[in-house]
Order: sequence, then C-alpha cells, then structure tokens
Amino acid sequence: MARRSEHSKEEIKSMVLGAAKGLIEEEGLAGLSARKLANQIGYTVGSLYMVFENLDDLILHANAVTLDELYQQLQVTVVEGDNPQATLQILAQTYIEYAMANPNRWNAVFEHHLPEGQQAPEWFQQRVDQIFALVEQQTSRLNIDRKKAVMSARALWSGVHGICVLYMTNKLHLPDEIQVQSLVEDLVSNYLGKL
Amino acid sequence: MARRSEHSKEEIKSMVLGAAKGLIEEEGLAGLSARKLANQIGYTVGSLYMVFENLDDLILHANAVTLDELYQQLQVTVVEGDNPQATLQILAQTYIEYAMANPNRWNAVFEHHLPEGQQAPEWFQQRVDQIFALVEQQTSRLNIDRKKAVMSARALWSGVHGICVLYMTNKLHLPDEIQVQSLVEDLVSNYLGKL
DNA sequence: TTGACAATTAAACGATGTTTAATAAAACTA
DNA sequence: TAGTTTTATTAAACATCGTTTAATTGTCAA
Repeated sequence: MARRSEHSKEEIKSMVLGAAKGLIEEEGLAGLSARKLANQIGYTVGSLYMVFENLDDLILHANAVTLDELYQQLQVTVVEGDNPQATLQILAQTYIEYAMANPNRWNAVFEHHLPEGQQAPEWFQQRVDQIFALVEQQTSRLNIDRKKAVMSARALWSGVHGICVLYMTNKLHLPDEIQVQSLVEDLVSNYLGKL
Repeated sequence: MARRSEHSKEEIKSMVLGAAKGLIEEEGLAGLSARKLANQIGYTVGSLYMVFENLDDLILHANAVTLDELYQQLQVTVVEGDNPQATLQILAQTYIEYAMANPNRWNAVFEHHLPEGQQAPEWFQQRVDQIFALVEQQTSRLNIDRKKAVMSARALWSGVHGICVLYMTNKLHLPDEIQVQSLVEDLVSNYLGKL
C-alpha cells in the first residue's frame, strides 16, 4: 500500500490528538493504545510515528491540550475588581471543578511519567508554569515581597493540588459530612489569613 | 518439572516482595515485571500467581510495605512533650525527607493505579488512614472542635503531599534560592497560624 | 506400593510499543 | 510525456508484557 495524501501531517496530528482525547476521557490513560488510536483515525500504527516521536511524545501533546483547556477555564474566572484573596479562592474551586468534570483527562496529566531520567520538554513545562503564573499574579497583590509571593503561589497551589490528587485517587477517605470543596476553602483561607 | 518444596508460600511471598522492593528502588515501578521478579527469586512466572492474585495485587503489597516503613519513620519523630505546631512541622519535614530518600518507592505508591472502577482493598486503605491518624492526633490537640480537627489534618497533610508530588515529578519549577523544605514550612506555619 | 494431591514448569495466548521492508502514489526532471 | 526520485503508507515482524494452560513430577497418606 502507499501514499494517500488525503490529510496533511498537521491534520493527522490533530486527528490523533482528538482521538486520544476521547479515548482518555472514556477509558483513562491505561485505555490508550497505538493500535486503537490508529484504528480510530483510519490509519495504521506506523503512521503515528510519522507525526509523533513515540507514544510518550503523543501523550505529552494530549496532556498539553488538557493543561491549555484548564488554563483557559481558570483565566476566565479572574475578575478584575475582586480582591486577591477572593480570586485565589475562586481559582482553587475552579481547579477542583475542572478535575471533577474531567477526571480521566486530569488524571492523565499526572499519571503519565517519562522513562527514568528523562524530563518533560520545555513546551510542556511552560504549560505548567503558565498556571502557576496565574496564581502568582494574585499572590503578588498581597502585601508581601517578591520572593514571598513566589513561595506563596507554589505552596498554596501545591496544597490545592494535593487535596485534588488524594481525593481523585480515592486516598482522602473523607467522612460524609465533609466535602472536598470545604477542604480547599479551609486550606486557602487559613493559609491566606496569616499573611 | 515439579514440586521442590524448598520454600513455604509465605517464604516465597516475602522473597517476591523483597525482590520487588529492590527492583522498584533501582528501576522505578516501570522497571518491574513478572519475569524479572521470578528470575530474581529463582522461580518461574507461574509461581507468582500461586501467592498473588496478579501483578496489581503484588504491587499493592509492595506499596503497603513502603507505607508501613513511612509510617514508622513518622511515628518515631513524634516527641511526647512538644507542642502540636512543632510536631506537625516535624512530621511534614520527615515526610518529604522520606520521599527524597526513597524517590522510586515513594513514587510507586502514587503512580500505581488499579483498573478503572476498582478500588484498593481495605487492608491497603488502612495504611493510608494510619498516616492521616498520626496527623489528626496532633490537630486534635489544637483548640478546635472535632470536625475541624479532622478537616485540618486532611487539608494540611494533602497540602504537604501536594508539594511533595509536584516536586518529585519535576513540576514545581522552583527558583534556585527556594528549597522545598522552606515551602513546606511556609505552608504549615501559615496554615496553623490562623487557627 | 499405589494413588491422590499439589508445586512447579514450559509453552502458549493475546496484547503491547516500535522497527522494518515492501509498495505505490505523487512530485520532480528531462 | 516518460522516467526517476521521493515519500506516505502499509503489513508484517520483533521483543516484551501479564496471564492461563497443560503437562510433569515430587510428596504424602492409605
């Protein structure tokens, strides 16, 4: 068999990412496989390696899409006039809302690991930094110096993320009367209260 | 070939777990395989299924060993006379120390996921709860009601864990002048300050 | 001593990610 | 237009994986 040229490489790339999004959404990262992807877009496995280095590279791109989507959802909740404390509360709540609405795709971002020793490429790391920046933007408005603002953003957001991780992986074991949202609110307000 | 009866089932079980510990330590969870394990203990793959349901079950047991070890290390740092704030600081620091000292085994606990819909057996969940209990024991000593103590333990520990997760997976991107330890200290002291 | 039982193995199965060689269509050249 | 080069695409192969199966053989009880 041979060249069809029905789609450009860019088209194939986005077809694959679309299929990956759907597959992860429905079956989780573990449900993703090269053959399933190829099948869904009407090509064979080999073609995937024309547009991606390997499956890890493919997954990184799929996860980047998720991070972009999350970033965008966080961004639109930031309202100019609100004070930083309130804004940080909203950001935190929006974060767990996103995770709860897209459990498998959110999970995939943190479940996926590169082989020992390898670290994520810069274009991926930037997606993560982008989100921290959104938080830092708010901590910077508090009455603290630059270094403290950087620290607070990292500490606070990691904290919110930690709650999210344990909750999503069923390791939080909350009593029925306590909701995750309250936990997050509690963490943020207590942390900010002392600043 | 056939029965050798050199080792009891219990002996084989602990030989496997010992091999698993070493393999995860050196190659990470991804480096673990049934054949490697069998090879290391001088048996063939089939024998693993005599003592474990499947690889997931085996990994859960290996991770339980890690959680037990972590619990024990946390426990010995608790000194009777210290105030709860100081004790919580020490617990938090001990936690990231453990993670940094045993990166691959610590990682394995949170990297491993059961197939969609399945959740960890009770004996495993208890290991997690045991650690939360250690924290709750301290938050209970603060001047707050029972419900608040439960919440604080969860929120605080999840927060510490979140910092640990992002740091260990290279997603924290800290500037050079900020250490993880300071981040943790910052989170704990700020959170507790307002109570 | 025979027969039932159970420990252990080798081999097979289906699935995985990745690489390879072959093929044929498109693009370029004369 | 004819011939040649390039390249998109595929089928097939490879090594590895978790898991199951059947066969084998040591052990123990009767």
